[in-house]
Amino acid sequence: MTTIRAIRGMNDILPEESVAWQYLESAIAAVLDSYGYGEIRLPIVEQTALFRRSIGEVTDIVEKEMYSFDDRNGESLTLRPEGTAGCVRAAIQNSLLGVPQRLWYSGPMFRYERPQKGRQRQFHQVGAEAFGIATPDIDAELILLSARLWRLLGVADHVQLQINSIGSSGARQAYRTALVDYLTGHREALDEDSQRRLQSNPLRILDSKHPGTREILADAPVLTDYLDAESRADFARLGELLQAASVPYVVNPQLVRGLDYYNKTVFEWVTDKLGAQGTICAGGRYDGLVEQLGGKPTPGVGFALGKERLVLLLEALAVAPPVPAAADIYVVNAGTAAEVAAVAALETLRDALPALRIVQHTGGGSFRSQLKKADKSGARWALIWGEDEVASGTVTVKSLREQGPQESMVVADLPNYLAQHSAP
RNA sequence: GUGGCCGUAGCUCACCUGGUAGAGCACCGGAUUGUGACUCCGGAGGUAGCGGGUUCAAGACCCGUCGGCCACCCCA
Repeated sequence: MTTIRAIRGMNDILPEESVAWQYLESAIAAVLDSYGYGEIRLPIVEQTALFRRSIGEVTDIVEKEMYSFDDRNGESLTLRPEGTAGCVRAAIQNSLLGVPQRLWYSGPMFRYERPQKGRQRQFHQVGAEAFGIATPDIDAELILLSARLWRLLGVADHVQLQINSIGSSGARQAYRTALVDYLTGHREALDEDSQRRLQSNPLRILDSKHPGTREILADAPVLTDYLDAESRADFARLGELLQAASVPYVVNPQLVRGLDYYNKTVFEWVTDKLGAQGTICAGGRYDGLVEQLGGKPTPGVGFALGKERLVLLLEALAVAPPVPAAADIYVVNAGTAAEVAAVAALETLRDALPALRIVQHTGGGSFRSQLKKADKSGARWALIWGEDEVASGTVTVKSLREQGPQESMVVADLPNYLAQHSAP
């Protein structure tokens, strides 16, 4: 019988790993909440058209990475490859955009890619989006809250902020023309992918890693020189605000985005600790997207961060919290009478001390084997019920982490005893 | 989609130039009647990813396939 495995690139997150995930998630939720962002929960499946219209027809995501399928009624659906499109769709549909909105969401995204470190087919993002605010102060806010998150998580010293402005669509058109003109003159020296993108998506040539292409790019026209006055001013303002908040950044004129809906400010948080997939958080402004998806013209800006990559970074820097012991108390109970006595007493104990993690031994076995399990569990105490205890209505408390005699007491005294000794 | 490396017990790995599988850890049991850790003794566990080929003989060599990792690409 062939065993069934998980789909390639779709991974289980095991209990020992979920500790770091929960740590990360609670930090993220706390920071977003503290800046006044409200959580929005969105479907994982949307109409395929939503992504085609927002992400862009000629992007790799839409061309070859989406999990699309026909619903039973023949409608084409897609497992969301990113979160912004669905968030915008929901904001429009639920009439949230009459006033400025600060929203965040979290969950799985799906792209059919070749898995490698920091990249899987089901991956998890947290997104934050702000709608209805056209000024760069909101761009700064999003960056500042992400910077706060890095500090809270203890990774701030190992991430770098890169920012750029890709301008209005008009400015980008003008630049695109200039770039294509220039690169066409050096067509032969470009790598194959870049030659292809000369037609399809020339701006993406800017972040090619191919050495020959990089050489050509060194003398290429610079996007910054083509920016419209407003983009230029907003970008300068963003720089001022970041400086005022003491958030260091580098301007990377070659920073572009893979999704078509971005304009003006774009930014990326990168690290050199994760190998090739070093971007842990990226975003930018998308002032045309709401209108493009059928809403009233509404400016927008947001970012997405990759939870897998953050967890990898926490591990690489050893700042994730340690995996706690499986239990505080492990209950040894030998024999059916002991089991009955223990069950009754433990329910009372759980009522009295709900924070205590109590694992009752199940499945039988000798005292010796049960004690071994108790030790393995990492529990601080073993509670022991055997024939003697049942006969006398007592329980034995044995400390597993420090030397000293074990104590017996009447069952009714147990909650008080443990409450008094629970302090670290 | 392309390339490199790699698939042997639950885990980490060994078995050198082909002769029919081993260690450590983990697991289970025991070392005086009801007491863990340390130690000792014993035990269980693998059709060597799968399929084909070469050979008297393949875990070792060859091909294919599936899977893993890393990189390209892409991107969070």
